[in-house]
Amino acid sequence: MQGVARQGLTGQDRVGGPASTSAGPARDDLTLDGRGALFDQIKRAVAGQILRGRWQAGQRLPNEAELSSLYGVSRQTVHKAIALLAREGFLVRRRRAGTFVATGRRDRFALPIEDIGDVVAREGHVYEFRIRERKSLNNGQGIRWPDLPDGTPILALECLHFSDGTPIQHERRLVNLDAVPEVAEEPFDSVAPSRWLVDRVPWSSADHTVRAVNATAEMAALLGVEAGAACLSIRRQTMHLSRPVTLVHFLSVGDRFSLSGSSITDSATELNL
Amino acid sequence: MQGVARQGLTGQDRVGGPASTSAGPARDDLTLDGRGALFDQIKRAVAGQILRGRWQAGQRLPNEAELSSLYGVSRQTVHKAIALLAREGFLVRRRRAGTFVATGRRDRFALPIEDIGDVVAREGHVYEFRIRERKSLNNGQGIRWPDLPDGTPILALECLHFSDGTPIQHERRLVNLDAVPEVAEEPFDSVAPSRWLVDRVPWSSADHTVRAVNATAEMAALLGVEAGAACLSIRRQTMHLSRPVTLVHFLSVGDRFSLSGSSITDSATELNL
DNA sequence: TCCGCGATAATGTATGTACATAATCTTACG
DNA sequence: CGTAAGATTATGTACATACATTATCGCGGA
Repeated sequence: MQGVARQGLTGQDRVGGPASTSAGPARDDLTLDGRGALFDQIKRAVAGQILRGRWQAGQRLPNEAELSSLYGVSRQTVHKAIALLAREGFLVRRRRAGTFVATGRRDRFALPIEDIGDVVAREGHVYEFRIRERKSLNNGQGIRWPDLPDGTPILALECLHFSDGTPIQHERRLVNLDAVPEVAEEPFDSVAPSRWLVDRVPWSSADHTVRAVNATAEMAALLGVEAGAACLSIRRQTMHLSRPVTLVHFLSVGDRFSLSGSSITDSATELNL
Repeated sequence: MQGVARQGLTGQDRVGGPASTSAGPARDDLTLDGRGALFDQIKRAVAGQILRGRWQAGQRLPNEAELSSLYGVSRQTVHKAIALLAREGFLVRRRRAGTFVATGRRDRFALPIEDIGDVVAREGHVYEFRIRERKSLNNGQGIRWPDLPDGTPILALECLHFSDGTPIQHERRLVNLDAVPEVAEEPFDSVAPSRWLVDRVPWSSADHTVRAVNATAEMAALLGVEAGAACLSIRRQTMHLSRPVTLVHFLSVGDRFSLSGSSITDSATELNL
């Protein structure tokens, strides 16, 4: 890689150079580490300044030209690094005004939601599922899907998911047959509906709601727990090009299932800090 | 903007040109829409092809040079668009091999987790909190924080959060005093611990676990519900430069609190598709 | 047939240059 | 004194060029 080849040069010498000629006694934090592409090194260096608190929230950064001479790279390279950090939410940029450390990252915590089959398999258990009910109907006949016009043909599915034979999740799903007509032909005898859909149907957005509920007597019987047991309820509606594709409601036993993960846009991890 | 100025030229004429000379009867989907920067138009065009199913998962895309002449822009511009789509997870790129439509986006569903005070305020309710207990101790004395060495000084907090006077969340929190010594001086009489920390302490990663549990008698009394009521339990450990900063355990009443949100890296939204 | 090695094709990075865009600052005029 | 027009400054985009990196392909020899 080019960056590596010049590492000794740009990373150490040049940055050390300007810093010492200008004034600097001890700003060695601005040193690049020579690992990976130059723009990545700059990302790490800048993100490091922020995470270490040297550059506080709201504070203005040196402009691209200054950073460029500070690190001894071109403005374009600095621009790429800084623009990516801005895109990831670390920085806010305003033309003419400058670049500022972003305030308030609290909304960036996130939980990934995975397919139950994957989770069970990854934990080393045997995954199975059973379709309990399957019927075609039109929206509004007994079941109503709010975001879909009445009368739209729908496939309604109900199934149970097992880990090593123990029921862990109940799934009630509606599929828009206008959006996914092929699903009518699919028997789901080897692949679960969620997996089938995810592999086949592109989606452009999805919204979720996660709640805790007490199991009703019926659900408790299906899941093999006492009535009233705490369950995690996940409702997810998947859209494709602003059209609802599927609406699903999962119910999982509290002490057999949990959601977990680290923050998704975890640039720090990506940046090895 | 430069792109807008040349829109009529590149967006319509040039792309129309090569398509008709080569063979094409009806590939008008490759037309740019002239809105925004060129690389954004290309992102939209390519993402559109994928979301509309014209380019299926796993399929190989034309290479940068081909796309470049197809859209009548330089390779750098195509590169920027495609590289961003790859970074967002729509595409997978391999040198020499080419660019492919990503398979399996199922792991990209996500739930944002917000500060309870923000949620309550946004819903138009009055937010209050009360500190129930506060003590300093060393790790391992009665309480143990697994990821922290024994003997590390810790601040332990317990508090309740209210919406319009109704308790909605119980919080039990440990703060690493080695990492955040200032917290020892903070009385928390106007600002809640979570907010105080989030405003003051930078963090580089956080991991979460969300579960459903039945309220114990003690918790039920604090939260004003019947014993056994389903509650959402969120455990979050926040790290800063690989050092644990705070470990917090939230317990929220199931029918007064839920997590919801759309997929975070929702490029389709961002792309207006 | 198999293995290795060089040619090749694709993406990745860095820099230069030029101009666009949008705030902010300055200045001059009413 | 206020305001509007113009200068300035910082970021944003686009293109050209050059070279690095890395799979893959294909050919030749053991």
